[in-house]
Amino acid sequence: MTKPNPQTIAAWTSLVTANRVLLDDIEYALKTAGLPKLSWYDALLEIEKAGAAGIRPFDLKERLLLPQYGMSRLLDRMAKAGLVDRQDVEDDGRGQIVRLTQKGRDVRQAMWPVYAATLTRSVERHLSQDEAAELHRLLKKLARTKS
Amino acid sequence: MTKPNPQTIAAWTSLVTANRVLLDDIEYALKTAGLPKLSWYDALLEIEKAGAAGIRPFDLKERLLLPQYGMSRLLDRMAKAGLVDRQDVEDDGRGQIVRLTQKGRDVRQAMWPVYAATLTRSVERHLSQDEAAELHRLLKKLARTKS
DNA sequence: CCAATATAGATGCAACTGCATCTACAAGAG
DNA sequence: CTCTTGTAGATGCAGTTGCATCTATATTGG
Repeated sequence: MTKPNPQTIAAWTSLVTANRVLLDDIEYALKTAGLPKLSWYDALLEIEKAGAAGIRPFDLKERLLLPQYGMSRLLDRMAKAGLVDRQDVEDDGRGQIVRLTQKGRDVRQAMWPVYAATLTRSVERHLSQDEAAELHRLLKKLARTKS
Repeated sequence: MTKPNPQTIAAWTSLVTANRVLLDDIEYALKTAGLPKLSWYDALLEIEKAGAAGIRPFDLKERLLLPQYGMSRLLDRMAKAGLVDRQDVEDDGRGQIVRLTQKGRDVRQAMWPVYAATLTRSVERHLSQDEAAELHRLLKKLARTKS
């Protein structure tokens, strides 16, 4: 058995904790403001980035690290809420193209200030810009799927 | 509105991604080995640390950062699986004390090698000991509840 | 002692997630 | 063309989570 060194365990533990603390904080702020969950924000942003060309669900799920059925259902809910528009694509009879509606853009814009304010407060109270940059460097290195 | 600086956003985004990547990896390894989810491991470990004295659910939920109802139900499931033992405590008629059963200890021990091996592989392939230590330092700083 | 308030824990219900499987179309092999 | 295999997406069912509320006991203030 491969025994991890203490730094590894400490890093992982603190990663999980930091993630949960900030996430709870952000989710709480969004809910209090009567806005959708953070997972919706990520999806809205990614779809918005795709612009008028739209994006295919299978592509979206890779970017959001969601399982296929999770993506399918998230789009269901967002479509029902009128935030996205799904239409069949003719090159591929199996697939569809997702685009943001105006309401989707509005909701994303409404979420951003709340999200940003909480994030700023949570991070910048504790870390300097340099520290945040260093953290980013290390985390990106950590998460490289292909080593 | 408080506008976050780019380092803040980058750090947060990479934190979420790294968390998800490693978590998926670990959960997959545990499931493949026919073992319980990681959240059970954390609870088992914390309860085991409490030893013969046991621990109160309200205390446990603080350590695990779980909501009260989440804790209640997790203990339900673990008790049903025979991993923990709940008994009423006489100083406080509302409360209970949770202890690990022998089976609980066995299961935690069975989980550890799988958990450890995956963690080691995922972290130590990408980060040196010093980098892991630095990551830990930054994340701990980030998650301090009280500034 | 009694009333008001606080704390420990459980629970009904709705929403969400995971898993397995299903349908529909696409692509390649013969 | 037709068969096999692959890919996009949906869905039934069971398990989990979130929210609000409930019960029971404890504590505090009069």
